[in-house]
Amino acid sequence: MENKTTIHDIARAMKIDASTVSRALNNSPRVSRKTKDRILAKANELGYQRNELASNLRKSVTNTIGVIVPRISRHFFSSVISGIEEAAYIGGYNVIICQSMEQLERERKIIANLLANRVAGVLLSVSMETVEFDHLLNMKNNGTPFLFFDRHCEIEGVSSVLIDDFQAGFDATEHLILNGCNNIGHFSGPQELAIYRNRTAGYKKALEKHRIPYRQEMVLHSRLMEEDGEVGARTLLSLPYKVDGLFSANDVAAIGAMKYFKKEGVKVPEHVSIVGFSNEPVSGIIDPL
Amino acid sequence: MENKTTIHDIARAMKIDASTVSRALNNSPRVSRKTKDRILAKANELGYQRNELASNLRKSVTNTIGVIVPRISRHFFSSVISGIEEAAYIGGYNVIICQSMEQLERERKIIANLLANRVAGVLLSVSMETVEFDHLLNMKNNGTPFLFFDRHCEIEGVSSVLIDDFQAGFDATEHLILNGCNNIGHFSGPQELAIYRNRTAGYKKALEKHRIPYRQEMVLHSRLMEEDGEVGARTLLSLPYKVDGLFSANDVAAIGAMKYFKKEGVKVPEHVSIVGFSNEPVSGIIDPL
DNA sequence: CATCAAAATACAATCGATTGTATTTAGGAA
DNA sequence: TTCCTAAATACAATCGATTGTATTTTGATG
Repeated sequence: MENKTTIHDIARAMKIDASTVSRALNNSPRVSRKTKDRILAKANELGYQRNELASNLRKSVTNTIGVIVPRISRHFFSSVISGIEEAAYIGGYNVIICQSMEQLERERKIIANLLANRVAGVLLSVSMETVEFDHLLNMKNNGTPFLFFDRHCEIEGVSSVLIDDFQAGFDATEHLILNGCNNIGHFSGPQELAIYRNRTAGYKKALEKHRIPYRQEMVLHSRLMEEDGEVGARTLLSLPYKVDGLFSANDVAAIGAMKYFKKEGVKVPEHVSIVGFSNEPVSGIIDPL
Repeated sequence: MENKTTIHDIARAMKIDASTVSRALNNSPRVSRKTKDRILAKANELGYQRNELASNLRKSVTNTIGVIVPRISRHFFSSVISGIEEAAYIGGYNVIICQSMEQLERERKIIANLLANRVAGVLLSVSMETVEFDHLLNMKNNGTPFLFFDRHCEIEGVSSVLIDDFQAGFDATEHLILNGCNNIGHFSGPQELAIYRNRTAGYKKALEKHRIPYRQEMVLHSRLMEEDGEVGARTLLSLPYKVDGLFSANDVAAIGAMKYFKKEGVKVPEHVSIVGFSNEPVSGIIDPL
């Protein structure tokens, strides 16, 4: 059972040519119904399974789409991936999911590998470390179609699927303000990434609109992991202002902060109101905290 | 830039043979240091990138491992995947992550595709629908190495990496009992799957040990989605017993139940104690509910 | 029955890299 | 300088499927 059967095996067994077998298996009109049926039966009998490597090599295309996200464990990304898989499935494509783990080096390796495997295209959301674009430009020169979603880079001629982070940041912050917050902290990510820059800009704009002073020290940059949220919460509490609001650029850090606040006896939302970003499923259950 | 450069392009440009180029790029001792360097330089210059399809076809192996899980959004699975990727990376393997979405049909398609792409091996956790094994037996006959983790099937000669679900179910239930619960409900999954069967068996055993009557109607089978948890909670509340404990075979359903209880004014853990299974990150933050 | 177009099938090259074998080259010993 | 071996490189087949072209078969028509 070890050796996979090929179209040549089928051809030999039936004393016909491999090209006919190939055409039959691809349902080409150049093969008669009768021999098609015979070939299909034989293929079944021998447990034939097309070697996609060979097929793709010859056709010099693949029906595989690469998807690169920072981490699949983030609800936002896993839900996007499900959507991608659904659409790909309908279009007859396969999806390869890859995690950069927020590391530029991994992102580079992953892209090199996808290109080497001649994927049909790539969908990606860059890592927090992606401040150099060599690997992306390389992919572009290479002729591999790709686009960004959520987290993007400004590269001429490459499209992005984005939300309006500025507006979202503005809305989130204004929401806090309208709920009576005056000292609003903000957790943001690397400013090299547009999404975080924009969310922060929205935050500033909202403060500005409502004539609330912008305080540098209330804006904390990190990688927005849960621990970063805890550290951020501690930092905010240590400031001379009575923090009463927090806009976190992602939910995970917001949760970290929430845990820390709780530990310190700071009540949410009585003492501090929090708005997170990402719509992690936890957020649905967390409000009674 | 469109057309990818091949070893033949390099060979032609340097007026040498493609086999030498191949050997140079693979650092074979059969090529002199000097020409190796020249070839490497040229390859770089032309932006050469090995065509893995061709390479794998010729070598008739790939360095890709397929991983199939029900859903990547489950924390348990995404954390396992991270571990797998780590180990694979060290071993020089690539990982293809696939989601069966708990559907047998998808699992079949995924496996067929992985086999067609001649993956080196497969790691899988079966879907809740996997009660037929044809596709798995096929993979076995095919000679592709694979093993199960977490959710497995009894197939002669195929290994599994498992936890002791029986013991875990027993411990969880006993924990509730020792905390004073007497009417303990249980959410379980499809009994065709060993993990659920074993967790349920552990639950029964714990009841038995503590001489608590086992009541069929308090054991609810479902697919353990959040909605199933809600429905289950409703069902439990409708029973003539005062439910004071719940052992859910996964966290997601436990959370659904929790939400429903909350909506109905049933306090957790004052009125009902809950033990979930999976260690979803939410569980870390949910206790104050 | 002969003819011819259409249908069915066979032949052969190809995709890009690898690898066993053959040939050439280089450098040292005689 | 000649010879010989080891090192370096070239040749050619191969992996499995696809596809353009050539050949054969079929069967309809006059």
